[in-house]
Amino acid sequence: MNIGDVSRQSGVPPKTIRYYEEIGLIRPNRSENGYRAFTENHVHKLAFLGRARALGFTIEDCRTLLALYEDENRESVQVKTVAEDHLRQIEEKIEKLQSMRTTLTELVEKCAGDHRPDCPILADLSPVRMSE
Amino acid sequence: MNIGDVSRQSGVPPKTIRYYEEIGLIRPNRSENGYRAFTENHVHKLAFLGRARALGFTIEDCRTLLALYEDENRESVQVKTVAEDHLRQIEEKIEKLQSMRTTLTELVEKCAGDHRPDCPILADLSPVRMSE
DNA sequence: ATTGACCCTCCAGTTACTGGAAGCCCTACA
DNA sequence: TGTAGGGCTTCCAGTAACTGGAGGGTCAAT
Repeated sequence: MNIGDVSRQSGVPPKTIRYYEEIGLIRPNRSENGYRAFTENHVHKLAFLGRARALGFTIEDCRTLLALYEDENRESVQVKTVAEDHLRQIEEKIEKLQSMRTTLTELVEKCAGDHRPDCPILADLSPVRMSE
Repeated sequence: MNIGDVSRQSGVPPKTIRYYEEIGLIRPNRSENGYRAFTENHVHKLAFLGRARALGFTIEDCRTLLALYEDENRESVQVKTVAEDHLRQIEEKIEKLQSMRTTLTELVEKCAGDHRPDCPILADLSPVRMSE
């Protein structure tokens, strides 16, 4: 199978597939013409990667997960640990963003948003009290 | 003022200050010995930048906000627009992350996390049904 | 023979810094 | 006066995960 087919079947862009090969996530063979030659298994792996990436796992997490996926002797606790760590990081990000949202929402509400220069948003960002 | 003092007063690391100069956010003079020479105004600007960055504004947003901050003839609607756009992006990120969290939480709960290889997390990531 | 859709490699750019090497400058202290 | 310590300088490289584009082969059909 050529890269275009694999891309369509897995949903992963050709450029990304080449990149994944470059960093050793997948290892397709080559045809005589130099084209990458993929198998069904590659399609599965790429779909796996696509899904893992969509859940926000880093490439390094993906590498680990893929190895566990292929390891008959894995222990599910290994997978769970990776997922839990990632979940914790996501929760941290959410909290950070929510706190930004709170502040920004307040500021946006306070700002008249008209032709006048006075602006509570700038006033808040500025360490120097503006119109006080 | 040298970069160390400015860093302490503004809370922005020296490396970052140099970077901000490189990309034209601030333009300190130079002393005879080649050291950067900062003023109080630079400290204000850097604190402004630090705060804006903490609220998640991109560097380009910061450039715009800083220009507005210094523009006596600004209209607050210009600032508000930047903030609203940014707020929208934050909300999009939050939603994406929350959806990831939902999925991940479910998967983590379903996974036994023991020494056995069966794992709902991998099963979910995999396009091939595993133990069915 | 040529067109168009593939495929290839390699290079550069993205975001916002951060770390490190090599090397001046300045002050204090023995 | 020599030196030790910080602090300052520049420049280079690396981070994460791709993405775009140039320049150029390959393949199938017309």
